[in-house]
Amino acid sequence: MMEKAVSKRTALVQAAKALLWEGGYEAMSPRDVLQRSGAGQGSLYHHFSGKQALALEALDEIAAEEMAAIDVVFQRNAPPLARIRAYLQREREALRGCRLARLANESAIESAEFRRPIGVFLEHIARQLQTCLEQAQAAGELPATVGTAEVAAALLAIVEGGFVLARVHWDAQRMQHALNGGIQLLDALTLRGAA
Amino acid sequence: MMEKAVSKRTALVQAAKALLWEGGYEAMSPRDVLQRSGAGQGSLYHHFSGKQALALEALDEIAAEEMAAIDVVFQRNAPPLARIRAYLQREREALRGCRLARLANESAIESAEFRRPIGVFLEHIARQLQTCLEQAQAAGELPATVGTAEVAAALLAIVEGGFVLARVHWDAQRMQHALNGGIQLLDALTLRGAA
DNA sequence: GTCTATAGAACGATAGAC
DNA sequence: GTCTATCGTTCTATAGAC
Repeated sequence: MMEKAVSKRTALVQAAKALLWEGGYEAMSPRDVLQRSGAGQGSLYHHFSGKQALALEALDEIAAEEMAAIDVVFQRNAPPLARIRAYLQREREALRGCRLARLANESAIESAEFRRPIGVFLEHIARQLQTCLEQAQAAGELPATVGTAEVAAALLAIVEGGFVLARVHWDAQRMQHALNGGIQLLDALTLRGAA
Repeated sequence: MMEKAVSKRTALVQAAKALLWEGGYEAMSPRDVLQRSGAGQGSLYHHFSGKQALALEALDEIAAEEMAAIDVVFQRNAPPLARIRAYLQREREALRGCRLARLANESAIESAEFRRPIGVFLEHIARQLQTCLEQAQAAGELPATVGTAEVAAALLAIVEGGFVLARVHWDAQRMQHALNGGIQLLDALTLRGAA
């Protein structure tokens, strides 16, 4: 729990994080993890009860990293709607898919434990978006009739759906295309009060 | 190719279609397909070169079925924007995920052959949406400055992203929530010209 | 805490009888 | 065209030495 050198435990989690992004949960075999981390069979099952426990710890770390990175975008000093635009236009490796939501269609998602870190991550983004929308509403930039939670969910869905479109067409531009459409829709909502 | 009774070939494809929806491509093992279809090992490898060839034929059928069902929604006699709303609010089994796009994050998606039926399906929907947007534009219900292809991509992304949100939170309402947000965004685009 | 060796089951595919 | 039997590999996990 407090090693000076990099323990095999840490190496295992690091390898799991990489493999989860590259191929998802089912494709992450203990064999791959061991080869990648340089650990032996015993280390994995000494530190973790099995593959799922290792994956859960890796997912918790991934979620923490991604939320921290997203908060940087949202906490820049800018008007609320500009922060949303900054989030939508954030640089992404579209073809690699969302590091967390890419697991949505694996059978493991039926386990509540497995869903938790992914749900926390998506909910975190949704709240950031909703907060911006509410601030814009308070500033009179957005009609008071707009359902901020629902629009926030729609914007998040555009991002996650954008990853899907990019991967299916194997073309990162497809995601950018969808995001541009999202920004146009958001602008329409905005201009009603301003124009 | 022209049997009176149900050939094992047909039974295999039917079983593959069911299993692809339930668990995706990697989770669809030949063993499952055989058990479900009642066929023996030999039948699978007599009719198909392997698992991927069987899955491809199943995906082609799924895409054809889904596009036909979607065309019913879009070809109802209604104003263009009402057709979009009808598509967005169409009944869906959100927790089961999109029958085709749920494969977006499997490693098989890196094969162009595998992407084709899924890409055709998504592109078909995008074109239907774009056509409606263009008709609305021609009727003066939508600003001429709107990028119809981009907004169509955004709406499609809301649907596909909605499936992801529903599965991660294991709550079908999450998809409905995102779709409601999408409709509010679309309405904003519309009202600019009308209100 | 780390390692090697190995277990038992499932994987995708092939062989060959009928 | 359909079947059963089987192959070689990989999967996730355990055993047990050090």
